Amino acid sequence: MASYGQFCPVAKAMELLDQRWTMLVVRELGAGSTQFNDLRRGVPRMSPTLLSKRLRTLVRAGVVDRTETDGDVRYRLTAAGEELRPVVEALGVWGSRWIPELGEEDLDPHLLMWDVRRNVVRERVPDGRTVVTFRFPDRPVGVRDWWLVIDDEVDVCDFDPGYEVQVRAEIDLGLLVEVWRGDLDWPDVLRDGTLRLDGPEPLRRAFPSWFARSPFAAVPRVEQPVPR
Amino acid sequence: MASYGQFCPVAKAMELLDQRWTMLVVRELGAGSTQFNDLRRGVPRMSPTLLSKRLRTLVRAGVVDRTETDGDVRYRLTAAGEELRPVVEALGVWGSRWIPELGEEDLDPHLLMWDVRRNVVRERVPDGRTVVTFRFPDRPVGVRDWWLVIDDEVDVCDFDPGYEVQVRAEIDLGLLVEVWRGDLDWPDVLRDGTLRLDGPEPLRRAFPSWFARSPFAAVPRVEQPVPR
DNA sequence: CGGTATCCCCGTCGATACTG
DNA sequence: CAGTATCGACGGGGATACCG
Repeated sequence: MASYGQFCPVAKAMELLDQRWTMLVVRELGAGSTQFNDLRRGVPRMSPTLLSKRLRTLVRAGVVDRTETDGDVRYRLTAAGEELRPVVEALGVWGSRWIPELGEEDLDPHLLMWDVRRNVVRERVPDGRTVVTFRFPDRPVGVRDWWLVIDDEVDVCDFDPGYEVQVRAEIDLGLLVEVWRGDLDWPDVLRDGTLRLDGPEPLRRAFPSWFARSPFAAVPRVEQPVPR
Repeated sequence: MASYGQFCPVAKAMELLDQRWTMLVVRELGAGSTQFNDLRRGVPRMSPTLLSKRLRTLVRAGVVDRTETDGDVRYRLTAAGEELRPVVEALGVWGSRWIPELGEEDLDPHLLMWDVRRNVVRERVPDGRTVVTFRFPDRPVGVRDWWLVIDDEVDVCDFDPGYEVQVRAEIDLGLLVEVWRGDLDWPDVLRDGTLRLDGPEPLRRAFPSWFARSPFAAVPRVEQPVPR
């Protein structure tokens, strides 16, 4: 953590926060993940070594609290960490507005399914077990098919868990990402057949209401795209 | 600018903004500097090569606009850059509250005098030329004595420009930094003789009103310092 | 004033494998 | 589940000098 040699509070904050991955770990903690392997799912491209290191740095900085009881390790934001919410929020709003274009490398199906999983609105899904599959026809086998098992808990699998499936959804990954981000709406992709749903009509109709979108989906976008 | 491989807007924002020095350059631009060498004074420990590189990156990202007219080069925040103000603001507030301790290496007299210079409240200083000196008795010769020439413009010198001096101020650097940051108030350092002023009584009395403090000076501090 | 040119080092990070 | 261990490459960035 190299010093900027400045007394400015922005500089002091960035000495900690400009370290690669750090804000994303804070974001994950803010989103509610507390266990090491859950955090990993939120930053799938980060090596466990580095995650471990960043967590230690954040603990030292007083931003994260690590507790271990009976071998159960938990990471939580401290008061200082909670107060980083406005920073994450401001960054997310800015990113939504001014970096609308995604690269192919940004389309990580693991991360998307992890986000979708975390944002299932349980009350809107029928009681009992509901199984939804997502197929990304533009992806290679292995990351093409996903199962979402919505029960008391919500689980994601990249293999067939063997349950009966109620709704099958098929859409290119990039387009579902755009829906998640709020660049597109469910009606947009349903209307033109970009999203194909298979299953009983009442379930197909209810389907979009089951999934909350990104916290930044509602951020007003820039009307005129930036001229480059 | 390594990608995080994430479609999350926070990640996309940080791909640009987590690069070392970047937020400080944005802060400087937001504070009103437009010329290359003025920007340098706001980030004195940054090499010109790197500043140049960062500016180019920011221009490419649509955050900064570079204009050149008759050899006069100016850098200004674009609309996208202006919208980074909430980010800088949130970072500064957080840094003020949660990183109160400064290291010796953070006490850069050049930066402090640059900040002081920029925040002279011209209307409160007597008309005509007023020259103020700052002496940091705890600093070595060369960065110990500073002249502030307040006229139509405000200039800082680290050498005697030869004018008659109206007020001489003497205080340890760290303490003036704390006043600037809002950790201390003028009355605090005046009362106990930490700050010694020399000059006509009316000017000595008015002196503190001549200098606005950091934009983050008024941020409410954390009552209980973080236990470490 | 507004930058380039060079050079080199060191630390960060990524990749991969493995463990209690 | 919660991390460590190891290793190598690469490139960011600091230092310094210089130029139009």
